[in-house]
Amino acid sequence: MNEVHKKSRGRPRKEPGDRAADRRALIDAAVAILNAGGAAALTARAVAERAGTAVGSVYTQFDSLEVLRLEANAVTMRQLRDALAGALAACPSRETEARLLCLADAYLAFAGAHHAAWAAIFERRTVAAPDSVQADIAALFGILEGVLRDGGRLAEAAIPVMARALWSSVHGMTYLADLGSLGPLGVDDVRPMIGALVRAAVRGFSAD
Amino acid sequence: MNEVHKKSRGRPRKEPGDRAADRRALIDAAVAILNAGGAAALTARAVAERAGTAVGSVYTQFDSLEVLRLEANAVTMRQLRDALAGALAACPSRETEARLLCLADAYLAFAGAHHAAWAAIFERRTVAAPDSVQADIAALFGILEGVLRDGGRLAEAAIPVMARALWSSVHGMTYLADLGSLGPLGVDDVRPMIGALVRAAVRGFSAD
DNA sequence: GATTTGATTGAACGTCGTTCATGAAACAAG
DNA sequence: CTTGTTTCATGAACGACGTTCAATCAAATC
Repeated sequence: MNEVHKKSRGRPRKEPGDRAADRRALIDAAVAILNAGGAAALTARAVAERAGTAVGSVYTQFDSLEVLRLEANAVTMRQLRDALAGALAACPSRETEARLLCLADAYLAFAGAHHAAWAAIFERRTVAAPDSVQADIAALFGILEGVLRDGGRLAEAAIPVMARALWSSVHGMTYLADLGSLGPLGVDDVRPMIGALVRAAVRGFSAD
Repeated sequence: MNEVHKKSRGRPRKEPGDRAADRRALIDAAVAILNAGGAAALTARAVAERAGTAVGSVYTQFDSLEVLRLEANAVTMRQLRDALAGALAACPSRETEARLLCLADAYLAFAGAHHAAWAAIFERRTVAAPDSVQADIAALFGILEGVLRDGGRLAEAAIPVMARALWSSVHGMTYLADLGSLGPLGVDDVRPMIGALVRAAVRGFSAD
């Protein structure tokens, strides 16, 4: 019955510490860890150590570690959006097919360059993504919708649908190839697959 | 310095126990757990209890829990193959577009009916999938390749590529919708997305 | 019978996400 | 300057996880 753990709690404490600054530090630490070691490396203790806080602070700032992961994913998605927008601006052609392939190439390049953080975005969720994350997702589709609208061959109502269909397709090929689930075809074969599908789809577009 | 844990180890033991039977029992237990609770519920202790073995047996039968998960996924994939083959046999039309949509509908239905086990297939891997799993994957693509070949509008070399592109596309839409990553569009909107993409792609097919 | 071999077992180990009693600061009222 | 009151950083503790391994025994081999 003797209580052994009554030493001394709540000891030395760093200065008041801006709450908002701590929050940013935690998200930044999470992004760095995701980039270095992927979702599996994102532990509460690792994040806290890297951010210079106690483990408990992760839970006063976020409902759970998963919510922190979603916030970090949002940072990655904003980087992705910038990469896609840049690639589209630099795309040499104005043809829809070529512009879609510019975007797809940029997506492939991003997935390769930020592999661990990219993969972390698609870990299954238990909690709903915060609104800010939803907005980041919408911004990504917006880029694609702009290209389809400029093409002028799709009805306005069909554009959001086709934008998500094409995005999901490119993502699906990249993801499954990365998982090793395409059999003999690997990551290097994704580009021809994307090319074949996008070419066929654009040829089949119509505004009827 | 006193060693406290020297009690008595290796106690009552069930009969010799067919090694192969134990292995099947573990895989069956894993499949049941995946279907009931998804990948997160697949713990070594839960699987051992359900299979009637000790935790340690999981590790004499499989290199790691992840390998057991891959074996269980293979069972799910064989169920999926049967579902797809059945749907194709029952498909009322012989047109390529209609047959592809029959397959896509069957995929969607399977993902809905076996949601937890289906999602578990796409958890990221750390170890390579066993050869048997690779064979199960190839069988799935084989169904799709057959449909494309019957269509007669694609060059033979393009068929495996397009089969994987279409498969990945349908998977990508299903997966992202399920994840809640398509913004306002949810699982119920996947069917129109698939329809739009497949229609456009088939129209754009050519054997040149 | 003696010996070797290989499988079974569950306690133990280290790590994980998460909780919570503790107490240090910040603020308000007197 | 006291004296509540509130807020939140802190890290030990908790329960559960994947995995290991000394102990044990059944069967195979000598």
